Amino acid sequence: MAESSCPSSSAAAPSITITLPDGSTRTYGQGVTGLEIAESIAKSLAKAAIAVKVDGQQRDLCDPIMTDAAFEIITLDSDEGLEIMRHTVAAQILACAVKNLYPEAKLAIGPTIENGFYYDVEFKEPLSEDDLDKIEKEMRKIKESNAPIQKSLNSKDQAVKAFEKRSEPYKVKIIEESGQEDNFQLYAQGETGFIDLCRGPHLPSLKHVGAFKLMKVAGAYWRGDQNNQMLTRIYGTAWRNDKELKEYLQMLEEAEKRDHRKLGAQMDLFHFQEEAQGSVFWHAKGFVIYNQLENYIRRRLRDVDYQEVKTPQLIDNKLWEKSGHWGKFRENMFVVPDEVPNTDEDGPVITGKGRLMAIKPMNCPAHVQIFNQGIKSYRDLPIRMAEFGCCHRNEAHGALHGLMRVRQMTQDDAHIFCREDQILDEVKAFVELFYAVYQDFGFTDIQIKLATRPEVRAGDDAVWDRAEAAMAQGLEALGLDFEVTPGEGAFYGPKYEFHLRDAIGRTWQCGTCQLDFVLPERLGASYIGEDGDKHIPVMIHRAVFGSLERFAGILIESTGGKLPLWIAPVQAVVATITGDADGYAQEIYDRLFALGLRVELDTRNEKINYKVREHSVAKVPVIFVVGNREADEKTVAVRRLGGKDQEMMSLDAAIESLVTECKPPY
RNA sequence: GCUGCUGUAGCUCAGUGGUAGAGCGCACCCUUGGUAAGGGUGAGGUCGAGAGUUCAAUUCUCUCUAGCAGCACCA
Repeated sequence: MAESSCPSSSAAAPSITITLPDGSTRTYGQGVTGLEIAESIAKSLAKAAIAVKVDGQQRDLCDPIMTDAAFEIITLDSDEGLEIMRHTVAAQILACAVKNLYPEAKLAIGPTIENGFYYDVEFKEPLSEDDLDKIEKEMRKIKESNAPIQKSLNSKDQAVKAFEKRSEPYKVKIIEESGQEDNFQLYAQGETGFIDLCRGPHLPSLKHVGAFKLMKVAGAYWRGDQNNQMLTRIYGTAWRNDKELKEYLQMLEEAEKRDHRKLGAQMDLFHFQEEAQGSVFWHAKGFVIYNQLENYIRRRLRDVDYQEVKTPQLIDNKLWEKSGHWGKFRENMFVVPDEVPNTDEDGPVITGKGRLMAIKPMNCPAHVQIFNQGIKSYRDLPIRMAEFGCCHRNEAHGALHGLMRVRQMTQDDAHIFCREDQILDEVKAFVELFYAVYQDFGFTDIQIKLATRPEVRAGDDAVWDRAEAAMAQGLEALGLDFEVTPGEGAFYGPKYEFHLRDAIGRTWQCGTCQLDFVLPERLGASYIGEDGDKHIPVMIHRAVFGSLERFAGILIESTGGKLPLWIAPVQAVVATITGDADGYAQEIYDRLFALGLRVELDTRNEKINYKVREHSVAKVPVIFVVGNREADEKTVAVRRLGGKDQEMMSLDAAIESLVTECKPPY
């Protein structure tokens, strides 16, 4: 029999001091529960309470408090409260509904995620999205029961038995491999017989549950390992009430309109097709964006002492063997035989006897080849070598995603060859450059990760210590918050990852900065030090945008296609109201064109309403509208995207201000 | 690569075991209109590819392929 964790506090118990968030203190008997404290403060508070925080730790309302502690009550109004509610919806309502409808289903895990939750379940038959309605209906039934949720603490043996009895092998595995021996928390739902294993806390009762909706089903590997069984993951979202849920769903709908793949088609920027899976066909308008990005970063790099190079696309696999890519990265490489194809009708196209070449997946080995030409002195370092290198990676089909994940990409790549004592300065300079650039694009929601040494690595620990310290310092020096992801570094060195969000909140790594102690040595890079001896330089792989494709995708989504003037594929349209103004419009167009602006002329036989709407939908930032009046007075009516009114300006002034506005920020 | 879903006109999407429809767009005509859709007429599709079941397949089944969502992997 499980022992209850919710004993009533005994009057004879020694007293403890509870400190409330406002700083006031209260005295209670040892073992007092959060609920009892809440009741002693106010009845309404006890009613709204769903969990508590004891010394910053989330606990259930029924947990006894044994020592002096800082104490806080969690209600649904807080983010924490909402998350607890989502957790309960997953673990108690979704899981229970699944078991009611599919008794043979095996429950795995059901955590919360941003805006919702999921549950991984093994089903006998595949589950499709159509089944979600049925499950959701069952969930509503369960919610309406308003059942209380009771916790019990169990020994390992008791917990294992409870789940073996219910034939839940995943739960048993979790318990057995937890490394924990006692105090397994099982949450039971009223008299239903349903239990779930959970860290908690949970709502004290289902009556606190607000509005929820199941969103989608997908596959997910057990424990995130692709060698394991694939389970069915059911995603859902939950909110305090119907209104919040509706708002969230509407927000998602709006966000989908900003999807770069949708805008790419609507705005005639690029397309993809079967025959070149995962590679972009940039249309004229889209390529403007690409070129603007490239030229912008080129100007930036020039001013911080980078030199630009260009290296071969096809390189003999011998070099890839030497660099280590053949061993570590080959499954992501495209390999071509260096052989004249057989032209016989029936014969095989290639014999397979030719030497193998690989299309480069990265630029780094080629950059070392340039570094290796001639003898380098310590005085030459650092050498910052940049390349807008076009790389091909044979990405898994399921990984491809519009511009965000492609098989042919161009990185704003560079490699810095430096001495170990220069690492900190170089890393700092990079982060400064990175931030200056992202500011120009208005990106502020940037997640920074510092990925540190993995288990399998090259280089000795003293070097790793120094490298990781330098990288942490580089961020700290600029006062930036970052998350350390231990073990996530490359085998050759620690790295920064800079992540940006897309329209629906998925994050994508864009910028990166990686230290490398291995490649220069493998490829024989060296410099003559002050001491006259040969030394191996450190190599820093770094990219600000990451890939131009991905960055363009993120930019399109973050702006909803309303690109800043300097990047906009069409900066202005000159549109006529009547055919009488065609000559004047042409004159304006010619002047803007001569000034290097990207401008279009619209003298079509359409009403001005129609033209304005069409160019607005196409997200052209500025429309110069001209009719007879403007032609007579040498003026233009300037209409800006999203604006309600137009501004009458003299032609000269309008052109001058447009030219100024179209200037890049750098 | 794995799991599930989807593939019909340039785009968005209906629809059917008897070889297809709408809106937008496009072309032509009328309209010269003052800031987010003026009117008329017309042209467009081997219904993703292949195989099977059937008298008959765009529709049912299988395989392949691509896309979407997620997982794994990664800029």
